[in-house]
Amino acid sequence: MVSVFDIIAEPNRRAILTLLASAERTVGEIERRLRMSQPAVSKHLRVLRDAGLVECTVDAQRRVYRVKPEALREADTWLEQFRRFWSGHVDALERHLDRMHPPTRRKGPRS
Amino acid sequence: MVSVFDIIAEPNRRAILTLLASAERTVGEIERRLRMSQPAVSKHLRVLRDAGLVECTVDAQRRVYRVKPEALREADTWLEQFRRFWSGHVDALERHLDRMHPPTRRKGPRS
DNA sequence: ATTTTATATGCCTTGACAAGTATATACTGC
DNA sequence: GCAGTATATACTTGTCAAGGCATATAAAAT
Repeated sequence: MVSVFDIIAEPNRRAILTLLASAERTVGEIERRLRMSQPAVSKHLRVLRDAGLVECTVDAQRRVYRVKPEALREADTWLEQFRRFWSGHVDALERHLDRMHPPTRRKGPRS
Repeated sequence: MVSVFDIIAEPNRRAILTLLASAERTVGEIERRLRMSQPAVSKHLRVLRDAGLVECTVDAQRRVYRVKPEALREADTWLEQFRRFWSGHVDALERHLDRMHPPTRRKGPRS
């Protein structure tokens, strides 16, 4: 469980993050809204907390969780290299690419 | 192995996709560049192919793989809901949040 | 035709992780 | 203090996926 990608690979975890994206919630609220068992929710929250994707504050016996999406930037950044493929302007893109890796020099597999 | 998120959770698979993002490659090239065993590469490519993330054409005994990033849009779309958090204007955001979930109404767990 | 090159697949082992059940911890109100 | 509520954790179990090794398939080169 090392990278953000592992974290968001789990569907329930994504659901939790999505839920928290709209508002902060207590464990119990998450449990009810997502129809998961309480331990399951707590465990996923633990993972998310350890990954720095959520944080919580204490309110009596309740813990109020909120999303802390900075860590998701890693994933977003990684996706960036593909975004160009579907973001219209293929030409501007092409030019960009050609800068990065000079014009279609056919032949020659590099190392 | 159902969603795009599972696919990109695997580091070697991400490496392959990144490699293919810059240029198409044969299996052997991937194998050498990423220092993976040939079966490992083939298996990952299988997964990526089944997920529609890459495609290949045949060149004699070689298979030339290239990326087909449309399927990654799902992940990108999902991330979109968080992008606002880190795209400047935290204050505008804060206001938005406060609208969604009115200022600290203590008491009352909602469903 | 035989050998070599390139890729795919089958089998097997191992490790990781998600979920369940039970229990622990901690705070509240009586 | 005791009962109830809210959350976390320990332990166990089933599942599944990744990688290794061996082998199959197929085309190229000799």
